[in-house]
Amino acid sequence: MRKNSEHQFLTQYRPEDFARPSVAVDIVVLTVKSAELCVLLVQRNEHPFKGTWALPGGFLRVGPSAKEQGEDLDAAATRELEEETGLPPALVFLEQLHTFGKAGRDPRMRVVSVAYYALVRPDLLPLVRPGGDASHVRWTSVKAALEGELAFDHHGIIEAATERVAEKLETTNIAKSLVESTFTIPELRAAFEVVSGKKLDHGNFRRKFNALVLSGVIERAPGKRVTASKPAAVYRFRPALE
Amino acid sequence: MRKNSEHQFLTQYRPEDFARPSVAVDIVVLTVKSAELCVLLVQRNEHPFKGTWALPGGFLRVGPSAKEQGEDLDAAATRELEEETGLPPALVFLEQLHTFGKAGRDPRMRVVSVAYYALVRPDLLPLVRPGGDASHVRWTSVKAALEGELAFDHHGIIEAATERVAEKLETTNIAKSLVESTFTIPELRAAFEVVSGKKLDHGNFRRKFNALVLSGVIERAPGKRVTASKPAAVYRFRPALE
DNA sequence: TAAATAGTGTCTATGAGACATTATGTA
DNA sequence: TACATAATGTCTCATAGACACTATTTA
Repeated sequence: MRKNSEHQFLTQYRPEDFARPSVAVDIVVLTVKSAELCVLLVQRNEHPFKGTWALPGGFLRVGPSAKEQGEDLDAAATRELEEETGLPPALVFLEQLHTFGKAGRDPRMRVVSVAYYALVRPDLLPLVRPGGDASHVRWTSVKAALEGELAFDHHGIIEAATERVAEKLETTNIAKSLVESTFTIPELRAAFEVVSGKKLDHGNFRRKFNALVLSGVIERAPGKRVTASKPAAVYRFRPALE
Repeated sequence: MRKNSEHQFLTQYRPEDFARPSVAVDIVVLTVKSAELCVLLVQRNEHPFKGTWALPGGFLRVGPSAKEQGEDLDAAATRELEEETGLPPALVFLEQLHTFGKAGRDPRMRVVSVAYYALVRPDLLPLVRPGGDASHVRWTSVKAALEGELAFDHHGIIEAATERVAEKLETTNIAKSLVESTFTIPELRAAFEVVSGKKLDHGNFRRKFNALVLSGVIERAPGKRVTASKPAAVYRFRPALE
């Protein structure tokens, strides 16, 4: 009987027989702030890299037995996001990026890091506060972060995240998570420009924007955005239908 | 002194204090065979899922200390590919896909699986042989594999891999790893059709193909492919310049 | 000479880039 | 009224889809 022999196998299995790595989750939290693409860094207040800025993250919680195996990987990411930054996962775009597993990337021991990236709407920035292992949180422009010192291999993780976001900007609606819940056409264009690093023609951007309105992805919102010059019409992403 | 205190911390660190998962590497090995997209499956001859077909893969080798941390994640993938299937990593396209880490996906214990996908040129198929933990290897059409029973959550891993390959087919040159080292235009078109699951117009495909020749990605190779009708011109991807 | 498949040409719709121009608010 | 920026329009070119047609080999 296959079932019986498999059951017997499982009850006798000794997981302790093999060396295992720790598994961490690190999150590249991105937003658009002061016309720049910015990443959220936390200051480590424990060794290693004590005092150095790093990505928010932490270890995957693993249960004690085959029956209780702990939290899902995605759950670890949402938990760490909330614990370390105060951002409510429900309002943030969060997706797995890539897994970094070079030997020696953590000086303590073997750590495999599953990296995620998150996109935060500018109107959620006031919710950010330090927590968990971090004493301080800080938004830094991606440019400055990549020029400065970072813990572990977080430099490469941030690079991978910004590349991914630039790619997905063209083919998906992730821009939704980079502007306030209502926005003007120039505001959305600014978000695109900051992420792609290129200036976009306003006329041509409008054309693509209007196609999104036509197809029902975006709709007009009431009111106008009043500034120091001609006010702009306000739009919003149409809520998903389900 | 930051350096001294960090060194002291590292020498006193106890990694055993936290429960850890095992980390596995699973590989979705794909090829085009008999005008179908096929995946390489191995038959498990150990519990759990003994006798069931599964993706080739195995555990990441972790070293005993902070100094010796074991093999890189990518190295584990190339090693398992060679051990379990006999395919030489140098000739195969291999890339990380996604990490699967739901609690309970392995009945023995907590296992986080870093999935890779590989593309194998049809002329390398004779090199495939079973090895390592597997007693049998088999090419199965992706369609049949997804309809049948598979170990663990390998069903979802194969789905993710085929989606990714279909995406990257349009924007990269991975098709290179799905045809023989020299090929005809209809042969390359067949590979595209099999991966994308759509019929392509021969005329339009030729046009795109010729653009690749013009841009130097593909070049004419000597000879013609002789069949039961009009022979076709033979091409090859131009070797990378470095 | 028929069958099969390689290879070419053409028409059209669509979308992107590069502009120039108009409209409407505030200082 | 000047200035800033929102909003619209237009020209051109590159590309993709649909489809008709010609060419060359083998059986």
